Amino acid sequence: MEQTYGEVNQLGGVFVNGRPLPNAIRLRIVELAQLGIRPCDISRQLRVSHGCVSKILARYNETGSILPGAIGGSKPRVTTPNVVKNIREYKQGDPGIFAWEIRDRLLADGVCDKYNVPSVSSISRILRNKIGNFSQPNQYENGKQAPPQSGLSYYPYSYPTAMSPSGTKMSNHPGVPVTGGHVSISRGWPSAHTVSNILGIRAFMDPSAIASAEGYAPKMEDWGSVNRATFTSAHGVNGIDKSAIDADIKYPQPSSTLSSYVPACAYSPSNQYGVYSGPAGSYVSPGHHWQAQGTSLSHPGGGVAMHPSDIHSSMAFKHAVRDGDRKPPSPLSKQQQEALSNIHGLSLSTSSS
DNA sequence: AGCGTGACGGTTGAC
DNA sequence: GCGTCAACCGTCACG
Repeated sequence: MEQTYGEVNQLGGVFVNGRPLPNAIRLRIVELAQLGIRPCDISRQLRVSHGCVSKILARYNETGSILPGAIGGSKPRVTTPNVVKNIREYKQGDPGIFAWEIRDRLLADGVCDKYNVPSVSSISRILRNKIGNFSQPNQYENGKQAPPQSGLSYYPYSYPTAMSPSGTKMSNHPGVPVTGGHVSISRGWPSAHTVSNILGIRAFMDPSAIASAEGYAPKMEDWGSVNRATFTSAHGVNGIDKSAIDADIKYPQPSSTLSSYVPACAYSPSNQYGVYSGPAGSYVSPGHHWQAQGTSLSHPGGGVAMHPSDIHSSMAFKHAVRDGDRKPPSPLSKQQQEALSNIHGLSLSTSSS
């Protein structure tokens, strides 16, 4: 798991197969798109496949969130203890009741909604396996499998009440304290994470958070949401709402520009995957701690100024040679070029890559 | 040339 | 603790 090795895509960008792009890059994709930059240009600039850009933008347009979906896990259980209990009661009240009738009653009584009502076959299975013997009314609840599905927010949208694996894993990240405001994050998309956490800003303030990551920072799914609410509105740049973002940032930022919420450090090793930027010990090479590369980390504030080389050197360390022969044309207007250059203090000159 | 889409190989986490 | 399963990921190739 920690042994993640980056791969290099056709554009020379580094990615980790199976893992989402860092939020910072996702954020930048959306930002650049909102600046009017074409997806193909974004793809080239960020060295992310156009398919990925397309997907992220489509997702953002559809959901308002830049975050990846919840990876892994299972669907939320519909046969919660409460449901089983109700089914049992229905069955006890009317031993001849049909499964479909139970299903209807679950809906009618508001025990379930149409999204989480068990199927007739599931109800039949419950009747057969769990309620067959009425003399053991609480076997299910007392059994080992009684996951409180009510708190299991697996699907980002249909279960807005985020589940809280924090009690298990998140809080186990040493140096990644789970504050009250961050408890219910994780898989539920509309979560309570702050942008600062998402972008790794906290790493500036809390070195322990960095150390805790052991080169592979908190999981993407554990990041908070950067959703449309974070962008839209009064911002000067295509609806990007800087004020809303600023309000969400818990730590002072060195700049009042866009970089205030997408600091260059987003690309720094303090960011999620060390992989993309500096690589997490396991990524670059054993013993080569990413902090050695991350100037931004060792120089909070001053390190915010990031150069393409900071990105590219880390992103292309695997096949750095490929970088040289990839000089995508720059069809951007001068204004767009400037926009690209100004964002986050990054110089994204296509000719210099 | 730009973009949408699906196959693919991969990771993740609940069970 | 491990295997299975089903979700997601980004890349790539195709149209």
